[in-house]
Amino acid sequence: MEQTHELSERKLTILKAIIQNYLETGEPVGSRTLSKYTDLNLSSATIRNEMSDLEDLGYIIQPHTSAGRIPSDQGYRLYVDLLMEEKEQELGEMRDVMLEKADKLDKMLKQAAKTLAVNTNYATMISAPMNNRNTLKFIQLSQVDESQMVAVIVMGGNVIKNKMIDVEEELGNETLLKLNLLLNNTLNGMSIEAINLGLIARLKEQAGIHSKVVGDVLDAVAEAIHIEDDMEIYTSGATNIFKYPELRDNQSAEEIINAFEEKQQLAELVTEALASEEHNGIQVYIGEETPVKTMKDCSVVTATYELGEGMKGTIGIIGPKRMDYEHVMKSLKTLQSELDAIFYKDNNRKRE
Amino acid sequence: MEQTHELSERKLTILKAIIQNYLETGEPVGSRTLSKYTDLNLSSATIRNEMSDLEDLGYIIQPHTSAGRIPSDQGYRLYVDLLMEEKEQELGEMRDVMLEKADKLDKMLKQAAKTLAVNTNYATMISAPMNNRNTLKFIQLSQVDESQMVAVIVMGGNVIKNKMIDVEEELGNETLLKLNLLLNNTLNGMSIEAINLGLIARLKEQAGIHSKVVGDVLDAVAEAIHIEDDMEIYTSGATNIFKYPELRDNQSAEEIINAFEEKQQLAELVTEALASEEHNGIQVYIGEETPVKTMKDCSVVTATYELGEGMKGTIGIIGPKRMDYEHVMKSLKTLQSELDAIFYKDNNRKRE
DNA sequence: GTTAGCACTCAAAACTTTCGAGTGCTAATA
DNA sequence: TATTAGCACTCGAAAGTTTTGAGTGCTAAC
Repeated sequence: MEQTHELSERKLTILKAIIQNYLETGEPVGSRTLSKYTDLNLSSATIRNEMSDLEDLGYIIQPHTSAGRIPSDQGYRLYVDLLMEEKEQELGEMRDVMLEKADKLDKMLKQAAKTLAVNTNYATMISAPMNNRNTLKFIQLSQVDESQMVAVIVMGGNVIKNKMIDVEEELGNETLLKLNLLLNNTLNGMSIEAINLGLIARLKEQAGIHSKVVGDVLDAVAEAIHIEDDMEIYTSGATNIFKYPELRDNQSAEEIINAFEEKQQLAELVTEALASEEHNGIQVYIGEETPVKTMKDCSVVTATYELGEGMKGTIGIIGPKRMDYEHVMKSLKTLQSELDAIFYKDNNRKRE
Repeated sequence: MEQTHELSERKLTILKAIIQNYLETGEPVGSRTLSKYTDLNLSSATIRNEMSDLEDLGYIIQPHTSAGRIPSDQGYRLYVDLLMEEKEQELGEMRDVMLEKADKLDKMLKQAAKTLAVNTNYATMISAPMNNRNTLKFIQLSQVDESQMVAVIVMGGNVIKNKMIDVEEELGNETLLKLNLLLNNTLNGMSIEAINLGLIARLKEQAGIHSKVVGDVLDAVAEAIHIEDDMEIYTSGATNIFKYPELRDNQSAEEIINAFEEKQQLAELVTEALASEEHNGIQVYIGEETPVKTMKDCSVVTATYELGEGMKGTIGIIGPKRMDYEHVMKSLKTLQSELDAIFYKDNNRKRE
């Protein structure tokens, strides 16, 4: 009798064949089909026996008596971890398209999501880089009119945030200058985490009579960097989900589409993906493994990209469990490195 | 024989009854059902005769022999224009929810779209106000580091735009001050259209050696106000579409969802809605009437809201043709005035 | 002009049949 | 002992059939 973990060569071959066939057709695959498909010439009967074993071991499932077998989550997992050979696949034009739009971060990410969706036929999402442990680069406080000021906060990676601040009375020009100087001297180059209560108290003290304004500015900073609720997420191809009957018929398709519209659940996915540092940042969630229950009938593949300066974003692909893992992972890797390249260039700001 | 346009009182009553019943049930309605429903006590036979006439006149349709009748586009149109009595309906809590978020325009609009979607059970969209013939309120140019500057542009309605500008060499402090003064003095309070080539040339001339930076800033202004391609549109409840079988079964549901994701088509809708100035800004498109072919099986109701200062946005509700027009129009009006009120308050900036 | 009555239509729902891919088991074979 | 051929059996899906009932149009009576 075999170890749970030690499958015979032949069982592996058969399992792989089952999964690959199922990936293509989406239909349960039976013994007869396989008896031709595999290289080792075996009769359907023998294969039936092996399949029976594989089912006992939990790698495949019979949706109902006398149907073929389909891979279980466990089966997919084995496939992704061991059996898959990565496909060489071109995603060439992506870089060109993206470069055209590279001046506007959001445009570019939208475009990237779209390209990826078109290329894979799955639903895709990209989160804008998050200013996690990011640094402040520049703060500017300006008087707009007698009762309003605007705070401009530039962070590493040139992410700009604004905040309108209401004030009781107009601050004089020199006061403003002094405040700006104070803020910049104290805060510039600081990482977000480094701004603690002690520092804030000290700053307010130094601001003297204008401590309220300083407080407001710091609130603005805090708000600007607050992650979860204004995490920008761009999606594309949500309706691709409909292409896969096993999802469409389930009602789960609707829920997924909804998740794509509401984006809240996608944000959780991003958080999860960023948290779990996998090798080269690619993570595969199969079925129940996914952090978002809505997608328990799907597979989710995520990758993270980085802008240096600790800013990270996430790319995600959501599709049926029988998604083409090889293609997807290849595409993700390509996109990942494209983004890295573009941002690297951008950070070194050698435009034209 | 009757005029095409002059329907007898009784025919009108019957038509109205048919439509109202169909709005509720979504099923074709037959003569027998009506013979009880209407106040004028008529036998099903009589009603059958009248219905036959109404069908000849094009107001109702028989989906197939021996089914009941459903309203035609023409029938709906008559209903919306003449027959409908507006329902009194509460949308009370909307204001409160929105006020909480009023500090962030995008958050608020998102919230408004969501509330509307939940309230109506249709798909909704809101376009952020467009700075059509809007005015500049404040411009600030700041040096971020040796090779970069940031331009902050505040427009009427407190819409803030940013643009990073690369420069060859650092500008001195006084130079910056002078430039800012120049820009603000010249441009503040100006409407976008008023900034023409002559003005730009004059400005550049006055900037002397720094004309390039001024040019960049003006480009930034132009870009900031460029409409179409960064029209922000917030949507909610797209999946509500699935609640209506006549849309779900059609495949049109998928297309609509897609339109909601891509947003391009929604932008067209917004443009159209803004262009056609209807009385009090509410516009109803039934079936083929809609400017977006994707939605030819739906009805679309749009309203525009205004921030004073010529900034306008559009609210849209997309649902099945048998949508509850009264409720929808009432909700739209409420939201419209809420938005107007909030923005009015905001413009007069009397916070707390 | 209105209504009752009736024969007729037809989509949808329920039920039945057929089909075929798939299984498990057993006995024969290498 | 491992493999295979053969066969009876299962069961979902597809195709076909029947039933049901809401609806119609027409005609004749009120």
